[in-house]
Amino acid sequence: MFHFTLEATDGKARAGSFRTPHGVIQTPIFAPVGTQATVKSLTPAQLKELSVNLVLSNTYHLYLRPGDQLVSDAGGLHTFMNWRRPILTDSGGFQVFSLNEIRKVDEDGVIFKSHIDGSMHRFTPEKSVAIQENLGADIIMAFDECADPNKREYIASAMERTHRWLERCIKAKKREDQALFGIVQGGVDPHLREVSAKFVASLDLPGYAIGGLSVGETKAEMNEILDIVPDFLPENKPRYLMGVGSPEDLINGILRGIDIFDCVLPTRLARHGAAMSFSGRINLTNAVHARDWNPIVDGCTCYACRNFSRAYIRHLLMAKEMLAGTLISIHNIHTLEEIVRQSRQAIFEKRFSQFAIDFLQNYHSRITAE
RNA sequence: GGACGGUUACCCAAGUGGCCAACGGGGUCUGACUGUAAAUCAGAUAGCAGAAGCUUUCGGAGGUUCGAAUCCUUCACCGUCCA
Repeated sequence: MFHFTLEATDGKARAGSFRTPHGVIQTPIFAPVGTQATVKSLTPAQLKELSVNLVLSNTYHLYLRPGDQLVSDAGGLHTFMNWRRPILTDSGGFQVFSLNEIRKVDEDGVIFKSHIDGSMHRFTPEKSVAIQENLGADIIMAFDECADPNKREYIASAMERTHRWLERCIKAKKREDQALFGIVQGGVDPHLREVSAKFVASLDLPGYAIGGLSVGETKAEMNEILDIVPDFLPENKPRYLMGVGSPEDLINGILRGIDIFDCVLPTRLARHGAAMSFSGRINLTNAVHARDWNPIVDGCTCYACRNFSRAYIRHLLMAKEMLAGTLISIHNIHTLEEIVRQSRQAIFEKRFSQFAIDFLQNYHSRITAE
């Protein structure tokens, strides 16, 4: 179980497969986010149609509502949400960061205020693991502290605490049918990142994640960190870049040896009216599309593009109809799945570097042209 | 025919002598969104000007005043009531 097979490499880029209790996932892979045990606006059937093979769900949210015990009583997250393919749960660590207005961190864990009813709760590494064991995802994440990249003096202590918490997570873990991934922190400081990567890699884990990126730093800073961290991670284990998912970031990540991505971007942008493509972002609410009878992307094979015009989807957006979010989510996820699929193929064919260069050139030239 | 009430920017709607190019909604336009407190948020919305600023607005016309969307006269239209 949880065996990672490296099937091909091209430069630093890798193609592999990872065995989980709910099936084998082929990497590079993109996982859409289903925070509340649902990928917003999409049914599991639609996700399967999109060839989605991994979804991320969230410990913090499901603990607060409906409660991890209820999910456990339902037979686990897979049964509860009727998603029979692999699931990854985030540990709640990111919420410590993103809900920082209402938190208090100490060595033991973090006290936070529920965004739902204001009640106080406490997460510790042990608690996070226990909740994730109740939820029952295939891959569970260590409870980490994701620090603001701009608070440099704080990053080192947050990183060290994340390391101590990782050891506690490993100790607390009981279930054998879940893979616990450790998380590398260290902000945008290359030295701290190296320290963190070496430490996390020193522990024998089924996979390794890079956290604390795409949280406000520049693309250049993110790429600089991605240039060094994978070098310190074992080759024969999957590497997961947390929270990253714009088309260009996927390419840049794969180029640097990342295997797994997750992101809310395709579904959030969809609900807000923006479509992804190989040549940049398209804001479908723009007036120029009012009478545009073309699909979102010419030649795209997704359900939305095969069946509907930009004009129709814009109308749905203007009328605030739910179907708009569904159709654009389908398109956006299709686009990202297509990027990782084509990347994987290019890696096997040893032409990924050129694929990446072409992709990025096309992507950026189209953006600046518009 | 008479008596009141009303007419404000794309729509609704505040404002009753200077702080009004005019509160607030809606609509529209543009932008943002990366381990989802996000079907959310931000800005713009008379015209011209990147800004300072200038020009034209509050049903029409005329008047009072240093100064009017706000006061007066009159006309038009809408509403309610009376004959």
